[in-house]
Amino acid sequence: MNSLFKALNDPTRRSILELLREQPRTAGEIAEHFQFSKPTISHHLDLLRQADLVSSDKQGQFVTYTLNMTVMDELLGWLLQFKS
Amino acid sequence: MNSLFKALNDPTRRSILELLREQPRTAGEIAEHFQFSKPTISHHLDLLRQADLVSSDKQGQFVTYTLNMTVMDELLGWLLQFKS
DNA sequence: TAGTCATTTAGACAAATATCTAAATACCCT
DNA sequence: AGGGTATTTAGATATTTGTCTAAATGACTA
Repeated sequence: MNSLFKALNDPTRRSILELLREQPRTAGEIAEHFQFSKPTISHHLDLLRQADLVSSDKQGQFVTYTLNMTVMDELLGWLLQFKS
Repeated sequence: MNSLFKALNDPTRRSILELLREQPRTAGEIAEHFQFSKPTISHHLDLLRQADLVSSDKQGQFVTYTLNMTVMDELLGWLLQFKS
C-alpha cells in the first residue's frame, strides 16, 4: 500500500498511467510526452513498476510498459471501506 | 488532486482517516493513538485538512476533526477512469 | 488574575524525493 | 568488430517531507 500511494503521489507518474490507459508504450514513447530527461522518466517508470502499477516487457532494444489494473483494484477496495 | 495524493501518501495520515471513519474525534484523541508528538499529529491533520479530506471544528479548547467524503469521491472517479 | 489544559506555530534537522548529466548496458545492423 | 539506438545505472544536488522541542495561543476554572 505504501509503494502504491508513493507512486501515485506525483503528477508525472499519474500522467504516465493515463497514457498507458490507452495502450502499452515503450519507454521512449512515454518519454516523448514529457519535457523531462529520459533518465528521469525511467526513474518514474521504475517507481510505477515497484508499485506494480505497470509491468515491463523487453523486446529487443525496446522496453514496453503496460498498465496493470490489479493494484488499482486494491486501492478501490481501500477507498470503498469509507463508503459505508 | 495533488494535495489529495500528497495527503494520502503517509501511513499515519491514512490511519487517521481510518480512525475518523468510525466517528469524529478531537486532535488529542487522535494523537493518543500514535506514538508521535502532538505537533507532529497536528501537522498531519493540517495536511489532511488542506486536501479537504477532513474538516475541523473548534468547540472551546477542543478541535474536533471529521472525515469528509466528497474528495474521496473525486479519487474514486479518477480511479474508475481506468476501469473501461 | 493565575494556573492549567488543548492545540497550533516556529524553527531546526535528517531523510526522502525529483531532477539532471555522464556513463554503462544491451541490442541491432552492416 | 564497430557504430548507432534504446534504456538504465550512478552519482550529484536542490527541494520537500516527517519529525522533534520550545514557545505561543486560546480557553476553562478556581
